[in-house]
Amino acid sequence: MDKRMNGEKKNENFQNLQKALTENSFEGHFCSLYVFYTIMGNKWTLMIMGSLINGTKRNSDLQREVEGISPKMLNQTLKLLIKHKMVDKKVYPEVPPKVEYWLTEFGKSTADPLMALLNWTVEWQDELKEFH
Amino acid sequence: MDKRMNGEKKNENFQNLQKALTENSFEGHFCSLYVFYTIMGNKWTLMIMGSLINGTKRNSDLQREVEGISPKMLNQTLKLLIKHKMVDKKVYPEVPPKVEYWLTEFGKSTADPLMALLNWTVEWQDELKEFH
DNA sequence: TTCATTTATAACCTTTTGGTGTGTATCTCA
DNA sequence: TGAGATACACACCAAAAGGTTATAAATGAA
Repeated sequence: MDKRMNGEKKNENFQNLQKALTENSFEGHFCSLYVFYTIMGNKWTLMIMGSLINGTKRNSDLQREVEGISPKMLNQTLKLLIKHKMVDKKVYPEVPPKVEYWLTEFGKSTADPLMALLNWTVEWQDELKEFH
Repeated sequence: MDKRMNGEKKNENFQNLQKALTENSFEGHFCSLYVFYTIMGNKWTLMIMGSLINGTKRNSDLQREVEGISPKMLNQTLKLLIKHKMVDKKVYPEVPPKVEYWLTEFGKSTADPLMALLNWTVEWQDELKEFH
């Protein structure tokens, strides 16, 4: 997909968004978008979900795979994701403790907007490169 | 689009994302996604762009239309958007000063991922409702 | 006994972000 | 003369987010 290919297709979404934002109440939509940001807009959320996307993981797996995260931030972010029903967990009554985390269907559903985001970052990588 | 309609279509994006995140370097993608968050994830960005989506606006227009924003936050956010080439401005050498702001093509291009996000919020509104 | 393992939690500090309030340049109009 | 309009900049404060360190608790291994 090349952004120079056809301006008509490009402006379709723009007009859709324009329409959505003016026809329906502004607040409702922004509110929902903010929910997305509240959940997904934290420093570690994407990385954790990026790890969970490959299947069920233990706390220690995530600790290893999500580079640079501290135990506190890992638990804090997992807690938030569980609260928002993006992630589920199961505690095995063992010692030492064993806990498994995985994405719910709702969690997996974020792949749709995230994929669109990813496509956008690919399409506009030249413009985005500057800010890396 | 109903999320209960067909699970196959639903998991297509999930698998695409999975593939994108594992095949290509993790960091590159997350980095780009974070650029999106850096730009779009601020308190007032969406509201300002939601206003600019309807056309060129003056500072005072935005001040009026974006409810609750302070002059400082308006300018601060506009500055960020200009720095990231989402918004352009033109200063008219008049007194009192007149400045116009509008979305660049790059700025307009965010409509694509935002529209996907908006569709997602509509599709999962029941789950999201809880968190409003 | 002592230690490593695993999943947390609490206390504390630093950094980032957002908010308020003030000041300033310039010209017009009363 | 001096108040009003306009688009900012600067200084300061408050709140939120993120980071570091220490610690608990149970058990099997050394």
